[in-house]
Amino acid sequence: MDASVGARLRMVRERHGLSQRELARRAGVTNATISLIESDRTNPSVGSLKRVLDGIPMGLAEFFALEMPEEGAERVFFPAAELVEIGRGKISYRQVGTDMTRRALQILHERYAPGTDSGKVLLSHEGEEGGVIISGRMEVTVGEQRRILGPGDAYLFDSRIPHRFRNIGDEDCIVVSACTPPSL
Amino acid sequence: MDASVGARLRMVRERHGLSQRELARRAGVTNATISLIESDRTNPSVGSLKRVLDGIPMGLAEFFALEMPEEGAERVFFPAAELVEIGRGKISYRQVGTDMTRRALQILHERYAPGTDSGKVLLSHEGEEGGVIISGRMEVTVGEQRRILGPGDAYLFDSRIPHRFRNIGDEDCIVVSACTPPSL
DNA sequence: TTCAGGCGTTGATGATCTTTAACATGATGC
DNA sequence: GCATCATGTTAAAGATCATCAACGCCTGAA
Repeated sequence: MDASVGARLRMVRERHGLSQRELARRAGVTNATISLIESDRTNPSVGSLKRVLDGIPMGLAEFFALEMPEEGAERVFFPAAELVEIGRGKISYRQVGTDMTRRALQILHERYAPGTDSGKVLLSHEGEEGGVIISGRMEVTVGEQRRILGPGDAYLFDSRIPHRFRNIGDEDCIVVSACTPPSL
Repeated sequence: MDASVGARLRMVRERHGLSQRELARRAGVTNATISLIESDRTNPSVGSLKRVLDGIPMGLAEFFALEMPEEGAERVFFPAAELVEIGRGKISYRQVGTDMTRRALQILHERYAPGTDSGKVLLSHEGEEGGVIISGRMEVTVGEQRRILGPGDAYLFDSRIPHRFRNIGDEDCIVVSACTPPSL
């Protein structure tokens, strides 16, 4: 409850996957304003802060009620509203957490549109990956094995084995997947 | 959630029975600042607003989460924290509601210190009054009647009858009283 | 009545904030 | 390498805020 306004804003902005300039544009202020607020080099007016939060969007009460994680504490929980949707159209996914450079595990909440194909060239990289189909149907090819998976079905394999994903159904396919190390 | 900062501050301040100057003194700002904020003639910085609220005291999250009553709606509920203690020493009381000029009924949550006497000259005024003893003991004189009341005991009489209250015990006496019309 | 004290409000001034416009850095593509 | 783009930061200038001081109003006491 006593973290600085700057620290709060930076946390909120980064959790929503916005740059200072992007948030500034949405809020109708300048990027310098965001920068100064976040570095606590200025003490924004309530009106300014409200305008900035409108760009997120988030209310003032929610903003000040936010529980700030301990300094250096690891972020553990990721509310759905804070899982930023990346990509549009054929494939989109929500990544659990940001700054994958420091993590060993990457979790994605993916959506494959009908007809989506991860590529004719089979993928291959270090690590392991797996996932569970939530809804829809997906053709998964791993090495010599090929299988069509439906809701509740899952997969897990060594990523060095060439692999490929295709949504051969006529509806979106939702998958929760994981891989280690992060591949993005 | 969308009431102005000024309206919120004015409501909070008045609910706590503070004048602009008194709040300003406690908060370490000038009375002009309070006045300007409450009239929405300025847009305080978050830091300023925080300092002001510290003088109440109240947190920013609580402040912005406050539900503002409808315009013109009557105030019905009075949380204990908002019942302002008036008076010190022998008698103190918390009045339910402010601005008694418009009301027909006055409710007080009173505390009489040991030995307290409402006065040798018996009181007399228009209206009716009554109350219930919560704790302690109180000698109540109404007209020719005199009685010592304890927890759970109550009284009710026409205020034109001369009356007097004395705490003859050795502990505080807590009373919830009501009178109509308001006598303060 | 007159005086004193408290109340909320208002103008002018110094302090602070928001903007403008630049800078430095790092990622991406030719 | 070089140009290009996006990011976060920073200095100076204009806009806004907090303060000081004064004002009018009201209430209560002498």
